[in-house]
Amino acid sequence: MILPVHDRLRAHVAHLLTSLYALAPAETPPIVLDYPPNRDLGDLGTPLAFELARRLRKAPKAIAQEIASAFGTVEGVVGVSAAANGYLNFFLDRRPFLLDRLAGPAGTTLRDEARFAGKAIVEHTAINPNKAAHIGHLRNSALGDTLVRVLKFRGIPVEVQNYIDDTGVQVADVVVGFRVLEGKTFDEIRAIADSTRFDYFCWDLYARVTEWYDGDKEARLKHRTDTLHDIEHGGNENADIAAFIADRIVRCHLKTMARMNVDYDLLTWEGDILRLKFWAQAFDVLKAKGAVYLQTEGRLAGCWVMPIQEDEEPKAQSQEPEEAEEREKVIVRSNGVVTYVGKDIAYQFWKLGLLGRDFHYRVFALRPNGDPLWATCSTGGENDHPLYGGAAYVYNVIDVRQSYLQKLLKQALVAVGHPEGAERSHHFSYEMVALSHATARELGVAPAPDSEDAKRPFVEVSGRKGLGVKADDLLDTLTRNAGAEVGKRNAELGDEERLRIAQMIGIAAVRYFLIKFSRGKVIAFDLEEALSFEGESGPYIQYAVVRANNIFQKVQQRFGLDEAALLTSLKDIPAGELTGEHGTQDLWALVLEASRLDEVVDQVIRSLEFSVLAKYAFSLAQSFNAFYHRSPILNEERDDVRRWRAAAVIYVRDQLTRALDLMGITVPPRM
RNA sequence: GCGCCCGUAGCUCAGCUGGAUUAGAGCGUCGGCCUCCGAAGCCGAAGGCCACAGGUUCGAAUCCUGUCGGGCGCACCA
Repeated sequence: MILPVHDRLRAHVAHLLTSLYALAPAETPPIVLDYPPNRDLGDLGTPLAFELARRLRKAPKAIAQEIASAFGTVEGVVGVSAAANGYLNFFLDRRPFLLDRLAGPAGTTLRDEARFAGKAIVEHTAINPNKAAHIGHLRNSALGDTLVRVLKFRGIPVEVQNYIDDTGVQVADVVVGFRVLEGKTFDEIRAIADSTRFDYFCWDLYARVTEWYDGDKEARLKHRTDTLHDIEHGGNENADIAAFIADRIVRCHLKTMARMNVDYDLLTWEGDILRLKFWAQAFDVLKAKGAVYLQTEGRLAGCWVMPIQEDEEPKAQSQEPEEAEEREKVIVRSNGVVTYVGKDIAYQFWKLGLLGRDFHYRVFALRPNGDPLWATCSTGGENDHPLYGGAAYVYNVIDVRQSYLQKLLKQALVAVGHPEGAERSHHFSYEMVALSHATARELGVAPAPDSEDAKRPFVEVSGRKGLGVKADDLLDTLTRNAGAEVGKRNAELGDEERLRIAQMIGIAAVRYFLIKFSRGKVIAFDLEEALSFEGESGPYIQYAVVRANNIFQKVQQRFGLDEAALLTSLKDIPAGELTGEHGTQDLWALVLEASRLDEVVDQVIRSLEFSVLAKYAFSLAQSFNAFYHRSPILNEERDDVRRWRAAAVIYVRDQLTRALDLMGITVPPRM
């Protein structure tokens, strides 16, 4: 891990600037550290002298030289040089650097600013519990779960919540499907749930209901409204059926997500937010603070509304008085029913510990690791449950189309006097998953050749129409393909082991694929591309680690050298291979790159951009592949050289394994 | 109309708070490498006025303004 070195260097240089140029700490420019293009120039460098040139009225090169000659000593740094172009470069003490890292703890230490801040809540997945999960939901949970892992790596306590909208239109529609279209009784629905892939069954049924509505909206949509009403009020059969459906579908989703190595601490049910009157509580606060008011005239008469603050200052003169009229968002409808935004405000208040009410809690299921998975409930529940809510930071992983609502959420927090809560509420937004034209054709959902849709770069998926790639189908296909490849290469493996490995590879392929694009980009999902286990893919990185493991195992067998013995011996043997005296910097360059994981994670959390992590892991794997092709380990005759190379193999293997773990990817024993 | 996002090699994309001769990957194309730690691999070649125009800066793919393309959002739906 490299960040401690960064911190030491920055502190030292900052101190140097104050004594050298009498710069007050406030005047010192931020000290940017980066990596010179090659190891001969240095290991770390800073363009600081350019920054100071104007203020000090000196040439950058002269400044760099002054700093270099006054540099003194910093632990772990053995050299400083002022490059001809004005860069200031540092050389690290290589042997202790590598030995420290091989011996050091796995995680990073929490930096001061984060240490006492409290826990973070990450909400992700939140699939409507009325049909099977699809590829778009996978992007959400892959991003959300990676965020969780990355925050934990940083030392931040995290609570993972999955929000279940069990009282919404989508569930109501499936109830309508069962009751009105199919004429099924509750018992018959139970029988169907017990004897079919229920999430798949509902997927089709939901599409049929949507189509049926379209046939005669006037008459048929009333079924939806009535059912919705029943569900909201409870104590009737429709409500019981809706609860049953939601429960069963959520269990399907959890299974799908478990395949993806995605796990949760708590399921929060919208129904409980309603029944426990979270909204009423939040509503009182909003009213008391004047954040919402009752509109008495115009088209929104009778609604409780929240004024919408525009970001831009109104362009004063240019606007007509009528147009400058304030915009309003309805929070409570004129019929007294709260909107989605209202419920979400209450939920967000609770997440931040600002509501003053809590759920009851029950155990819903067992998690893959054997711990209980908790869910909210309205009454009863266990007395002895972990504490939930009341977080210092909240990340809501929701697609970009909800940006507007998420903005309103923050406004509500500001309006009730909690600007810091708004500050600490993050909308982790990301773009949609669509289908490539090739894949749409393959699935038989291609748009008509001369339609508008055919001209677009990708084909939209639609849960309502049942168009899209179901998550489990995709995972099945990936596993099957991976299994065939594994079988080809490892004929001696038994079926069970082959399947186990194939699953690891398949998951690596999807998860990496869903992470490697920046989140602001629409993914045009292409089956063939996602199935590819070559090139920039999860399996490529797994392969590098598997090779590293193999190589080191053979080192152990052939030379009787275990890890501990190897590491101890490194203290005393000649280090020419590491220090570059043998004419190549390859080994050191690889070690230095491998050490940057913590820096990358830091950047990932700052930017919430996981493509950075994906690219880093991939290019480290690439460097490693190139390294062992060029630098033999088992066949190397010089003992000290072999030991250093083996040490590098261990370090890179460990760092890559950690990087993969952050992406929810495990390392198979062979592949 | 207003707001947000995107526009980098044939295709799909990286390029973080602006910085170091040739702007990087993957796929595809072309050419090499399995008696030598597993070829899901490695090495090499071709391929780019970083949408366009201004500006800021010692220095811009990166920051600012504008233009043009494309996507999404702006419900008493969630």
